[in-house]
Amino acid sequence: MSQETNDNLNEILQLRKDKLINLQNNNRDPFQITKYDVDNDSKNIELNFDELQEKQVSLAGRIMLKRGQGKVSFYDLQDNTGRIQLFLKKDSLGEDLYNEIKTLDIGDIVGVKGEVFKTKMGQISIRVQEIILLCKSLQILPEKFHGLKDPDLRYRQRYVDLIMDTKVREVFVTRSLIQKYIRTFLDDKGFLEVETPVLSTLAGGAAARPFATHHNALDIDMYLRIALELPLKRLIVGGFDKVYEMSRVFRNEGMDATHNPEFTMLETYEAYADYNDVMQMVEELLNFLVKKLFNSESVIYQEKEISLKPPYRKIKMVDLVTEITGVNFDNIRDLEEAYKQADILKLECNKKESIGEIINIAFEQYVEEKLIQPTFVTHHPVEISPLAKKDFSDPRYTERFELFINGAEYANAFSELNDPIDQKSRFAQQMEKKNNGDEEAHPYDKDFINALEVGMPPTGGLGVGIDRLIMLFTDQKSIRDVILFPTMKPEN
RNA sequence: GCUCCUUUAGCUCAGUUGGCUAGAGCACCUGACUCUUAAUCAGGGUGUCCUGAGUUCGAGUCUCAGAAGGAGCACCA
Repeated sequence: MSQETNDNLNEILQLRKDKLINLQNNNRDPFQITKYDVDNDSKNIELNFDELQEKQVSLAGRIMLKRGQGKVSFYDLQDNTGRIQLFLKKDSLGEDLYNEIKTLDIGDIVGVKGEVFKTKMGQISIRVQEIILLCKSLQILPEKFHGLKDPDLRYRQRYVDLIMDTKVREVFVTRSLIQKYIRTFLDDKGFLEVETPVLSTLAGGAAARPFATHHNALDIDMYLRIALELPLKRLIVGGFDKVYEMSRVFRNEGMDATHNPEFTMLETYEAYADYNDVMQMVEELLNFLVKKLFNSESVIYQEKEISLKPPYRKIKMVDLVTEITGVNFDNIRDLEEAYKQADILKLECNKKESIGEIINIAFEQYVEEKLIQPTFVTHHPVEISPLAKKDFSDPRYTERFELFINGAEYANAFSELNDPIDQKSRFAQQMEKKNNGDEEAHPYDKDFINALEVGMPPTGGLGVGIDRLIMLFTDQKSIRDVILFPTMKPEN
């Protein structure tokens, strides 16, 4: 798979190039061909063999395997739907054509016409009458048995990975299906899919470092969005009562098995609904997806069965911390006492945190990983929820939930803060953090305050990391295995 | 950003205590074969041993530095 640009090719590559030059010199350049009439595919022939037996079909695809090479040859053709065997017989094709067929290489793309039949061994095949080279492959595909294993090569040359591994292909087909079903689900509920800017001068809606870029004509710095939240809420202000966007966001952070710098986020906003309504919708959505995909109410992830049958467990964050650590921070209102308990629990904090932040640290350190079956963790401390409405029965907390499955966060939602005065003071708090060196503090968005002053109805909002959801449904351990072209460092 | 592991033919991999011309399978080339299934049989090795220094009579192997990838940690409310 080398990317040679000079003429110093190895023997095999040179041979293939010579074959191409030969064809071109004989006025038979495959690259001059613009189309081929295809009227069937391998899957359809397999499924409807009885009907198609002895019928003429026209197929196109890539040669993946060659067997025989005497006076009878068997080539495996791979198309968009699977593989089918080509039966090539010298007698019926004639010596010239048969010899020419022998010069075809694994990886070449051909168009084929012939009759459907079964070999003596019972293998569904095409008795080829016509075969035409549509594209000469000048590279060598990986080994037929082991395929492409090197993860570096798999991600950098995803096209080869997709050719060699049906399972990889299936993951991305499922990905597409999941996104389609999510749209179906939301559209049926009356949500409007919208598009909002990727480029803006302020990157808000989450706590993360943005990617910076520059607009030349305006001579201003701009940022790639880190969330969809603020523009979507402006649309709620504008009178669209149910909106969603499922699209790419960008965060300038480290990469690992669950983080890619660009990833797909779903955010929905529904006017006149609160976080309880959203919770119910999330249960419905996941159940809808698992039924559509597997006709089941559970999914197997890394050998663990995850039940997605509603209702899911609902519990306050502070109560979960009590349950796991034995320390009830809900009863602690004195900061010194909270620090004392934090020390006993060996929490990683620096004595600058508020009680709410300590609760969150305890949650992350002790609770998160234990939440295997779907769990709605609710009532996050107000300090870590700058865009969520307070719970007015206990304003230390917010009307918020996060859905945890398998120790990871799958959804984040809240009753949206629509009080412009409260929002202003939350932004002010974030500015203070920013001035103290927190690069991820939320920026002050003046126009968003203006929008809230115009008036946003009570609204329930939701964010879902789509890639992780796809990992769950396709049983993949790494986010790179559900993103076609994951971010990679250049190889020099 | 830190720690550990990996990097040898187009692909998947082996390579002993530092030793003489670096191996296997697939792929490829030559030949045989008119129903094969990772076809088979006979012959053929196509290489920047990730890169750069160093130790040594001698380095794929040892040391140091670097690159890319992987796992874990940190970061990511």
